[in-house]
Amino acid sequence: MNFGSLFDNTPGGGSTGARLLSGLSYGNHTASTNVLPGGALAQAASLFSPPLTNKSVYASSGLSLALEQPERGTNRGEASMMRNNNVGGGDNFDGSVNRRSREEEHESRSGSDNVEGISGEDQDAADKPPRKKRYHRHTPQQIQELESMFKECPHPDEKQRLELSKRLCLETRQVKFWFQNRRTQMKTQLERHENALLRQENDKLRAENMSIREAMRNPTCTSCGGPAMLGDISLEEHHLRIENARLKDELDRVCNLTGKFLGHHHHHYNSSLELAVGNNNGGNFAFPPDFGGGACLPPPQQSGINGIDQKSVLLELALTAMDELVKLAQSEEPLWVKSLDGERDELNQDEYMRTFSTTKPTGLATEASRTSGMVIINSLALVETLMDSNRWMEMFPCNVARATTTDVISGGMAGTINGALQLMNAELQVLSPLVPVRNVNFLRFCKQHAEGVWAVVDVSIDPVRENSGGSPVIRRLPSGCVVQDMSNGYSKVTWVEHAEYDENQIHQLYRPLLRSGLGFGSQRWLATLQRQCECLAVLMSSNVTSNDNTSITPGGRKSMLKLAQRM
DNA sequence: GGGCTAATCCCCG
DNA sequence: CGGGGATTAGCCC
Repeated sequence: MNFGSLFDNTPGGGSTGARLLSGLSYGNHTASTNVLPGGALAQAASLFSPPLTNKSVYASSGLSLALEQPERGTNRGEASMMRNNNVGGGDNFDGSVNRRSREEEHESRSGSDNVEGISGEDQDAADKPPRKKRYHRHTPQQIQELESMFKECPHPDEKQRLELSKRLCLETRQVKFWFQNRRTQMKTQLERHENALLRQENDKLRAENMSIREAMRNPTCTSCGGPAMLGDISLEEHHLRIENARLKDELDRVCNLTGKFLGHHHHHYNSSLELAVGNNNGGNFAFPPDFGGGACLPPPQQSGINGIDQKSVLLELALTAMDELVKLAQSEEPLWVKSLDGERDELNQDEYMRTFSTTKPTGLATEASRTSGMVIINSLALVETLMDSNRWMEMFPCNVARATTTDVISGGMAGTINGALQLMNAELQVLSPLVPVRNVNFLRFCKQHAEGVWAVVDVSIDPVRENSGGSPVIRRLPSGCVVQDMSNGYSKVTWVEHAEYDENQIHQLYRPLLRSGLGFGSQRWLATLQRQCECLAVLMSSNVTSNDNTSITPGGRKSMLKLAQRM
């Protein structure tokens, strides 16, 4: 290698000639050489974010050639420090001096010379590839200064860049490029960091999801610690009851047969299984008209359904409704479509019928909406409130005019409320003269699906047409809420309201209310719940006593305090 | 091959 | 004209 190679325009990556030639484009300044200062290196590196490590930036011996820096009067004494250190020892082998000095030439040259150098190259050989990039790195000192400047100001103005370029013996263009690239690098680093965080979060959520799924598949009872999935147990219990009924049936027949021989008489029990299955239309189960509304269930002798089978049927109805509610709460499009105002989801009836293999009853209109939101209450407190007719009334004073529990079919499992099933009668209202109070009989069933995840489902047991009394008949198809504890004292509540009604019996003024979801829709229930719970939370956090003389009525205050104390 | 960096190209305000 | 995105060229590991 000699200086002749400076004019060797042989193209080709890694060719010294090409590199030197392109290097020439930076000018012809010569100066004594400097070597890498280890101290400066570490110092510079410490300014960098992770990817800019010593290794990646400085540690290669090849790089050390490019990193050499001409000593200039403007270097403010840094040069002397630089001279005392050597990284990679690259300046001691043969030819390195020449190469170095030539690198320096383009390093130290500033301004338009560089551009002209490139254009000169192009002029010299117009037929060869248009541009050939020289390999070049700024020196640690330059980078250090650039970095410290960058720390202060990632967007230096022209004056600052000019000052920097003078101080660092770089072209203003180079300073500009450097800052541009540094900003880009910063951005990608930031993105990478964000990606890592998101990935981490994603992994966490995935794991959480898995454990929740696992918990739902094989949960343990919170009170006894044993394996206890309510649904499974209830189903198992249900199957056992059916089996039991079948065996009783068989026994009865046998007894009857023997009785014929022995002259005794035994009552014959009908199995209600076929009745239950036959009438269960995706949760749209219709009980005989005389079934609901009464304070007690008809005795087996009257209805032909024995007590165990009644419960079994109701339980099956409740479980079916619960499944439907959970599916409704969890599904997204196409089953649900966002309402125009985005406040709630509206049920896609076609998709609903497909999903639950049901058909739309003729002459009946259906309305279904879903709303989700955070409520400052824990899931168990909410569930207990819902399962207690009085507390339910207190919690939803505007929505529930009257409520009674007409029959408790199951008080819950193992001393908990989990699995509680009851028949209820309520008068629901909208507090509008346009909308008459409506009376509904329904089953209310609550079930814990996982730790901190509960659901309460209501389902009417009245057939829509056979309700008497002249009040508008609206039957609730599986409706209710799924509630999940959050870590911050709030719960996420997803409220589903699904009703079926005879349009002819609904006052025309009321129809738009139903259609808009404002009537008895999920929005209204959730909004009431949120408001009440916020009030109660405030009440609890302040030291309000029952003697506190405030503007609320004594009854209201008592009721609120009672609610608050329970929470 | 991919990462890093200096530099280029090109679009947009 | 400058900034920023996309891209390239050259080098390193």
